[in-house]
This record gives sequence, structure tokens and C-alpha cells, in this order.
Amino acid sequence: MSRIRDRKKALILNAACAIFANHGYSGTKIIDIANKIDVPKANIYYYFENKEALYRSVLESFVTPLLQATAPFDDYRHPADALTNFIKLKIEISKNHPNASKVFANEILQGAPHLPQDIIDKLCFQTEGAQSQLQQWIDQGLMDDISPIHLLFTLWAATQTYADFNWQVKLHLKTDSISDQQFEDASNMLIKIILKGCGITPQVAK
Amino acid sequence: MSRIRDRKKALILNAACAIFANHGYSGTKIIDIANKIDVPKANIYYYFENKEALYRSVLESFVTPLLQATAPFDDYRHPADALTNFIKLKIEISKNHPNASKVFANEILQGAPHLPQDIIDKLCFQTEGAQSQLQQWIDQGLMDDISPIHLLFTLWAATQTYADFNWQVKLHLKTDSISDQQFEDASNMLIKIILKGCGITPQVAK
DNA sequence: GTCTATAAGGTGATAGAC
DNA sequence: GTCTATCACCTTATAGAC
Repeated sequence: MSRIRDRKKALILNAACAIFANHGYSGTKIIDIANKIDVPKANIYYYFENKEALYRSVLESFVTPLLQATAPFDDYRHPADALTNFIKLKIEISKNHPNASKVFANEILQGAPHLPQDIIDKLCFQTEGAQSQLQQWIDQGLMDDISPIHLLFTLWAATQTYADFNWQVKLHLKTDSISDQQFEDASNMLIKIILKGCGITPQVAK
Repeated sequence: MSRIRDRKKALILNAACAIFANHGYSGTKIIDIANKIDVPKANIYYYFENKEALYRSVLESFVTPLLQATAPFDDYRHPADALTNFIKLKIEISKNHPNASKVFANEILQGAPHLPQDIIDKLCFQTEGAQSQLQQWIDQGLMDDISPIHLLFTLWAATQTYADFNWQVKLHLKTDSISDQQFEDASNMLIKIILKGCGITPQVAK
């Protein structure tokens, strides 16, 4: 309703996201979230019913960008464009929402004990669509015969890793924070390897 | 010393691995580990100093196979063989040690708060070696000019995903457990995409 | 809407009998 | 080597004043 309420909810959600990402569900204490944004602990409970509801809100906040990233499979007629844009979008997510990505990854890692069924259904539906689109392109001879679902697993993993395992990425890139240039390097390398590896030749200019 | 002691330690370690994988460090209760193998809680404390020591032992148990997987970069003269074997070994690890892989992944995800420095050093050392080997092959014209470290990030992510995110893999493959055939499919697809994507032509038979 | 104080419940770790 | 009983501590969640 009120803008103040929404702003404060967003503030809490953002702080919670960071703490949950670095400590997991059980490792996160409400008091740590409260301290991070200098509010009393009870105030958190005024805006969110309990710890689990807060956690689930963090999870849900990540679903929208995640679903949007799959849009290129519907929007483009040629795999070169679709895969290029999909990779770019997924790397953008890793760059802009590393903490939410980590919370989500941790959730999947542990077997999705808190993930609502309707979210699972949405993700499955999108994945089915992407799979059948890839299969069409294979049938049309626009790309090599590669198992669509395994290709998706690789694309998800290779793009997410820049968020979920950014500790490792920073360690080996010897940097404190991954630069825009490095995200672009990652994106370009992946596009190059995936397109060439799938035998996709760029669409002929019309 | 005694074989009985070692067997029991291994039993506890194995149970701990499964629980830590599914609940994280803080979410894991010693009593759950004890119940899983029907021993009293205090018995766990007889074999391991405390919760953190037990957790660290689980982490350490995964380092040996992890380091061995990188061996192909030293053992082979041609990127086709090295990458093929590296992918095969990493997929094998995902198949045989999914829980340990999850514990390790979760540790990295959270910024490696419990990972001993000597393990970090070993991993860095191996990675440096693999990077310079890849660079040599690029310089020799045996593969395309692809950032070695970004290629490694992709290889790690794409292989690990079959262990760490196996919940998701099972969901989309519509199976209760990933079959040997499916692991092989994953391995073959990755080898195909990566070799072709990196412009690597198989070594000419001598 | 905000915050202090406290209730209620659970967990890591150990002492000490066997 | 094994196990029961218990301690000490900590966290979620709420009641009730402001």
C-alpha cells in the first residue's frame, strides 16, 4: 500500500538476501539482518511473518529475472541470436544479482526444500519450451544434433558460476571484484564456444 | 591405528557428508548424523573433536579426487586428449561423490569460510599449471585463442552441475536417479561441444 | 509503527558411569 | 570404547509498553 512500507520491505529483503547468500538458511540469524540495516529485530517480524517467509520472499524475487532470461528462445527465429542473447542475459543476472543467485543455487543444491511448487512448475514449463525450440532448430539443420536439455544444463551452469562461485572466480582472476570487462570476456567466450561447438553459423544478413 | 577405528571414522564421515550436503553447515545437527548410523551422539565426539573438525574432514576428503581430475593437463601432449579425459574424470566425480561435491560447492558459494589455506594453495597451484598448459597449446596453434581461465570456469561448472544441482537435473530428465547412460551422454556432449567450440581437431593417429 | 524484555525451544559439548 | 544425563548457550518469536 504505502510507499514507505514497500521501501522498508525492500530494504530488509536486500539485506536478507546478502546474509542468506553467505550463511545459508540455518546459518542466518534474524538479528544479523536487523543489525546490517540498523533496525531492531522485532521490526523484521513486523514486515515479514517469520524467517521462512522472509527467505521465501528472497527466493521469489529471483524468479522474475530468471524467467525473463529464457525469453530469447521465444523471441528469435535463429539459434545464433537466441543463444547469444540468452548467454548475455544470464551473465547480466550473475553480474547484477549475485546474492539472490547464490540463495537460489543453495536452495537447488539442497534439493529445493523451500521452493514453492508453483515456481517449480513455471521453471519446468519454460524449460520444456526452450527444449522444443532447440529441437526444432536441430531438425531444421540450423545446429548440430545436441541433446537440448544437456545443452541447457551447460548454459545454466557456465553462466551462473560467475555469481554462485564468484569467490573462486575472483581468486583465480586475482581481483577483489569482477569487472564489467571480465563479465563481458566471459560472455563473449561462452558465445564463441557454444555457437561454434553447436555448429551454428551466424544468420546470413538479409 | 586400529582398523575398527578407521572403519567407524569412515562410517561417520560418510553419514556426515550426506547430511552436510543436504542441510549445510549450520543446518546440520550432530544428532541427525548420529541417528543416521544408529550411534549415540557422544560417540561422534569421541571420534571427531567437534562439529567443525568433522565438517573440515568432509571437505578434505573431496580434495584428493578433485586434484587428480586435473592430472590430464600434465599427462597428455594434445588438448584433445587432455580435455576429453578431464571432462570424463570430472563427470565421474559428479557421479561417484555427489554429496562431497555439494559440501564443497556450498563452501565455495559462501566464500570458503572453513576452507584451510593449504587446500586453497594446492588448488591455485594446479589451476596455474592447467592455465599455462592451455596457453601453450594455443601458442602452438593446437586450439583457438580462448582465455584459459574462463575455459576452466566453464569446464568446472558444466561438469559439477551434474552433482551439485542434480535435483534440477533429475527434475528435467524426469528420473529419480541419473543413470550411467545419462552421465555418459553428458560427458560425450560436453566433449563434443568443447573440442569443436575450441577449434580442436583430434590428434592424427601416428 | 517501533522497540524492549522475555518466553519457549533447541543444540553443541561434556562429565562420569559402564 | 560406549552411552546417558545434563549443562550452558543461543535463537526464534512474541507480548506489551511507547
